[in-house]
Amino acid sequence: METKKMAKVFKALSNSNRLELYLQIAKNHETSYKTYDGCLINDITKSLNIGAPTISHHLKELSNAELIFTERKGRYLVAKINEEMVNEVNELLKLQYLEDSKL
Amino acid sequence: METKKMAKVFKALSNSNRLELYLQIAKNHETSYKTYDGCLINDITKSLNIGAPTISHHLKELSNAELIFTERKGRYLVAKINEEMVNEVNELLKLQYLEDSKL
DNA sequence: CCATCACTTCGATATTTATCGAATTGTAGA
DNA sequence: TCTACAATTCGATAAATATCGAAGTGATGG
Repeated sequence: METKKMAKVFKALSNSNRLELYLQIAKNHETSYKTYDGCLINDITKSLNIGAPTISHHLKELSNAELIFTERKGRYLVAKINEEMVNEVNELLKLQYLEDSKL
Repeated sequence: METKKMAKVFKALSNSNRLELYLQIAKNHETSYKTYDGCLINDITKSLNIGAPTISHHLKELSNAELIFTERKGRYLVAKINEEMVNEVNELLKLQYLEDSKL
């Protein structure tokens, strides 16, 4: 079911700390596009005031919802946005008065 | 905090039955735009297989997150999308490579 | 004015979840 | 190799939540 998958995505964004985490990754995603040292989770961990175990848990949720990919770089973890999924969400939420005017 | 409000919106969409409910309202929203008999909750109640009390609860969540407005029409309940909020969400999720290229 | 229908409120329950501290794993640099 | 640091895993716990059935409210139409 399509709806199930999408609900999972929204659940992933439904906790404010996790949303904050996602937004930071999204913000850095573009910046890191060229330099590709990526979005260092460690930096984010310090800026949010929740513990490392919780961050780890939240990252798994985001990952599980396929909103992000994570990759180990040395002893650091790097996160990237899954643009395809984000676009899918945007499609779902878009109000389409024009296309659907079947009246 | 902005993030808190948005997290609440996502939470409202994070349950698959509630998301389904929202999507039906969104779909009918356009159709009902002219006739304005609006989106009858009663019809939706029958198409989802969850009880009326749960529907009522879910509607309150959507309402509370300011994703929809509800209004009593006689003995029926009518729901409308809050377009402003939906647009806000779309803005938040939009990946903005172009605008933000501050590199 | 009574029966029916749409919806809400209440109380209960089982499940999920956010968060923590402690212990563990794994990498890198000295 | 030893130490320090980044991240994960492992319980544990308190709080939130989805859902139900039963009872209540309020409007409509006969």
